[in-house]
Amino acid sequence: MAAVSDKKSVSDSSTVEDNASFTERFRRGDLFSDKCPSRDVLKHITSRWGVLILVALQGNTLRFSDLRRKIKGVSEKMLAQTLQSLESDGFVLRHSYPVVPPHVEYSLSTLGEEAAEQVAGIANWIEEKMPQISEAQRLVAEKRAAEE
Amino acid sequence: MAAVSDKKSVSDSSTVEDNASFTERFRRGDLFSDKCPSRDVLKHITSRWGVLILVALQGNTLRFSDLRRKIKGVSEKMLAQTLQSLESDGFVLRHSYPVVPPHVEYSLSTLGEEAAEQVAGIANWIEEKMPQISEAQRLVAEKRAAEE
DNA sequence: CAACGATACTTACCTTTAGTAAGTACGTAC
DNA sequence: GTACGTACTTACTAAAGGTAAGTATCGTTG
Repeated sequence: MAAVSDKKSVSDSSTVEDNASFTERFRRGDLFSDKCPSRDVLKHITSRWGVLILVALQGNTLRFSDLRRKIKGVSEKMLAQTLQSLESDGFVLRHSYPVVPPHVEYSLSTLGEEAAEQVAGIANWIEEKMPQISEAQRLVAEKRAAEE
Repeated sequence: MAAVSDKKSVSDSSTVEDNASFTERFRRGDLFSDKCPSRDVLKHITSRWGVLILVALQGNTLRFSDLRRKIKGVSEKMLAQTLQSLESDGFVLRHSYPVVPPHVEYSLSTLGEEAAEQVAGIANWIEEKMPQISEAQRLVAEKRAAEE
């Protein structure tokens, strides 16, 4: 791979403007442009377990094992990994008590609560509209089958 | 693997209630329970390119190549694949004109527009809050470095 | 009093998914 | 007539995700 720069290169999106600094060009994120750091944030937030973690932590503090039990099907590896990425973005707060056996509590920062509100929007919408979605899926499958 | 059933098994979530039918138990989706079909819908909608496709198509009709150009960095393979999954869920409508070279238009169904509104929520939030997020990331990294 | 399970992780391994590059069939522009 | 655009699909490879087991220490149970 061509050595571009350790940060995501500046050459991108809508024509080559000038070499304004990276942070300046993307002060407001632009999700449609490749290499904009907002893409990574979107990836973290909308990751398979990211959404569920944010919703689960919305308004409460939970231990690692509480989250594991609440979010059915998540592996410890992915739970730890996703919590770490959300913590790096400043959405999740981690408080570890120096006791044994370990006791770690997770909660949301102010920024995290805001993000959680947004993702709760899709989460609730999907849960509510699930009957219609199932019906729509059925209709599409039916139509496909009809078109031989 | 134990042969359970071709559909996602019924044994799950909050204690074994009874063997009420699959569709009945999950009429309203439950994203926290493994095996609930709403998980798949969430996966499609919040997939890396799913979010961007929904936002891009919100309110307009675009051709395959329009989407490819708009959503920078998406490969043709993933664009096609994600459009197909969104079409299967009934969110995206595909209209193909029988001409050569091919001409295919994509737009959103009513259900798709609703979904797009929700994902646009996070998308806009991320773009707006990107400066604060970057700052938060910096602070976390700093604190981590300080803790040796 | 010695296994057993719970705590919050990490690591090695394997499978699934995503990304890259090229091919397809045909038409238009240069 | 060579190159490019259209909307894909297919093979290959790289990265991500899932599974299972290990870690150190304590409380419960038999």
